Amino acid sequence: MPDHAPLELERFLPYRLSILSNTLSQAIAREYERRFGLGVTEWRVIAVLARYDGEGLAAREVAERTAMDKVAVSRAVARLAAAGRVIRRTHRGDRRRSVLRLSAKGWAIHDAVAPRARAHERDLLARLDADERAWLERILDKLAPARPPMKAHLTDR
Amino acid sequence: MPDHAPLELERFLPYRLSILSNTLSQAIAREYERRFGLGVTEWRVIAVLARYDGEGLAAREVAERTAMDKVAVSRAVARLAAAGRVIRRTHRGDRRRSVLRLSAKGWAIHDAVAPRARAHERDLLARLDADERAWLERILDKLAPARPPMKAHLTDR
DNA sequence: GCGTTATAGTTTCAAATGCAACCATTGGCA
DNA sequence: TGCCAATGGTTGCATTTGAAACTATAACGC
Repeated sequence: MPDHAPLELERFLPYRLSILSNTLSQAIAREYERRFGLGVTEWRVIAVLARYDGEGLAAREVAERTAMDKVAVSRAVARLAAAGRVIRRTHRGDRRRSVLRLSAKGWAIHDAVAPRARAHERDLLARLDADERAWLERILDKLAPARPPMKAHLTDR
Repeated sequence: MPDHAPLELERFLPYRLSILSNTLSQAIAREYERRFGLGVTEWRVIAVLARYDGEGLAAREVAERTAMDKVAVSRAVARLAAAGRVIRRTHRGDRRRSVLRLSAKGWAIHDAVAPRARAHERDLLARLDADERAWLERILDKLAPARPPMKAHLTDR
């Protein structure tokens, strides 16, 4: 009989990351889910629209920035627009593209949720000491490079 | 006008972890999905059954070990059993409980998939140097403690 | 200019997921 | 013993998700 060398799931890196990530996301999600009827996808859309405000993003750009696929973005935006949280217009000069912006209502939600999200992050990082935080930063940069901020003039002429 | 202090999604820890985790899981999942028609949930069940073999786990125990809820386990096991990949019997002495074991077919899949999973992990860790790996280990232990191996005699009398 | 190809975004259908209700069995305990 | 609560597991239903097909518009090549 061969020795099967079973995988030790609980030490397996992708598994542990998955658990950690789900635990965190769910904890945060619960909050704005309950208080604003806001799903994770919708929150992400709001977050990037807030960050790259003033330019009016196309859905595709939102997709790139949120790591969601275009279908997910489309649906999230549809819900947000229906709730009057984002304003969707059509790009003049390219009528395929949409131009998305937060409405006042959208901004209000952002301003309410963002601090809580940061608080969650802070709580999480509080479990680490300064060294560990620095290393984590560095390790994440290697494993999952954060994309550089978008260049406005290249994306929306 | 208030300054909105937008959340920088791409530096937000839970977000980055989520991206990383999804990227990894999907990369691995694609492989056994295509080659064995095996979903993530099913693979996880196989992994824990392999690891705690010889004891015959109850579904509830599988759920604990995989961080899946009991419904997900139930369905994964149903598919696996239907495909002849796990053997499901009833616990003598407690007829509510099931006793789950890998069949030869199940073991074959495990033995085919496990090395590839490990290879993925290796590739990932290869991007880090020894220091970084050690710190990652330590950080993960703090943020998402790996549960200690199950004590056989306590769980299956 | 006209046909072809590419891109933005939406819709549709199937599969995955989650939740609550449910059935069966067991364990407590009066 | 005989009830009631707790546990293991499954099922039904509603929601979410993903992949591919589809619509509309724009860009390209000749």
